[in-house]
Amino acid sequence: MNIRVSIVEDNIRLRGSLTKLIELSEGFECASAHATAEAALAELPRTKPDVILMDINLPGKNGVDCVRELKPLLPKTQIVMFTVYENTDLIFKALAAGASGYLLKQTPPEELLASLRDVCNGGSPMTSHIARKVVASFRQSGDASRELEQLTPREQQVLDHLAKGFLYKEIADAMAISFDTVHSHIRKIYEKLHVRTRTEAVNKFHQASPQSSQSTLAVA
Amino acid sequence: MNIRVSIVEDNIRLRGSLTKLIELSEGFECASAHATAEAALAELPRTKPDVILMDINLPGKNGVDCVRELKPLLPKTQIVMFTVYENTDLIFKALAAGASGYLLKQTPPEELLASLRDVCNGGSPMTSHIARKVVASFRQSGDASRELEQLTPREQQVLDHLAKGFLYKEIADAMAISFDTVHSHIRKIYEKLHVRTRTEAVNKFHQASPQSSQSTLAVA
DNA sequence: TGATTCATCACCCGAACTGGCGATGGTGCG
DNA sequence: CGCACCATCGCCAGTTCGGGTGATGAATCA
Repeated sequence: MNIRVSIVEDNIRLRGSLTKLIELSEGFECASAHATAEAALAELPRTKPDVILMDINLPGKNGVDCVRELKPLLPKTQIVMFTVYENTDLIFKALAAGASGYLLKQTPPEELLASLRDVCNGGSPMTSHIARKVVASFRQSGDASRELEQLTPREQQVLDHLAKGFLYKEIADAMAISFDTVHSHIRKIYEKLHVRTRTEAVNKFHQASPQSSQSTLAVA
Repeated sequence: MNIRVSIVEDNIRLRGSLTKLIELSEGFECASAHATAEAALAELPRTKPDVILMDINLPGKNGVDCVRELKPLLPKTQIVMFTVYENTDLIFKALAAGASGYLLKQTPPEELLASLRDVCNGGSPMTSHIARKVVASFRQSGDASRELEQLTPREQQVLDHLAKGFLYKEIADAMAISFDTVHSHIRKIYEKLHVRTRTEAVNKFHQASPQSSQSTLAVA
């Protein structure tokens, strides 16, 4: 079974080269090619390709927004960004929007094909440099986590509930202690974290453990 | 210049094989090998290797905690986790603690060597399956971001300040509007997000844009 | 045995927040 | 024009929160 690839790329020459590359490669076929995000949005829901190779710099609507709208319509289709710029902000936005890979246009053809296979097999192809940036975003701020470690276990539990948005009263019930004890713990937490409000404390809490709190790990 | 690799692995046979592999490979040398986290913590600050290959399941202190303590002491040393289990929670904890790569013990020798080179060149080697999990953690919750999009631009600005922990009064000053207008916006924000407290609103805000708010991208 | 830390509880006060109700002016749309 | 939506401002009542002060028992430690 061939891997059906759709291309979204405004540059007509590059679009042609990619189409040719895909068509001439064993195990691949080009399902469609589009010059704009609007055209892609209109036709891809019917095309239902296995993979979309998506340029970011498109005239009109950009590639990231296109991904954001397309992904919910095609949850099983893998999307790989394909761009000349290694822009950090765009990387995160594209991944948040639903892309699973991020390649540079300078990628050699064989490697590009390997990446398309990889993304169909549940991988996330990207350059090593981009991978490092993604990994780096997990790194916890030493400052914040050192401060958090100075909290007693009980105080950490309280902070945990605080971060969920519970009222003092609800924390008291959840921990089976009195309202005043909760209040007392929180005063000490604020003191140790050098903050004056609940939201500042919760921000430090999240800063020290970025996604561990939620970590939605269902992969489409 | 050879890449100097240190190994932390309690299994004596595997430790031997790895040492031999490194030593016999062109461009690599084994700087040291340790059976426990404690031994590694004691000796590695003097050894100063280029890369540490770190087992996760160690007797006594585990590999993740070892990384957490080691990384601040050796900021320039790259750390690659090396384990049999592909445990999602451990992956995130290891990356947060300071690891730059995450490999499985079943990785073939040539690929292992390639990964060690990669991590020294600023990459983040990991299996494609793990890469996908890491990427997936960026995906924004559709629910939360759809709710956030229903806020008017002005309300989004207010929410932004709210998330930073500003008092109503401070938001009013920052936006050059009155206290009561801030109050008014916030009432509507709570209504649209179906929340009753500031912290719940801020949580929805962060849920919809995981790391975009901070994104510390300094890579060690 | 004293000193210290922790977890627990208590009272008080002023500031901040939440929610209900209403009002004005502007803008866009059919 | 009438209607809906938005941004702005105002008042009021009740609740929650932040900070000060202090007390008790248990555990740990020098």
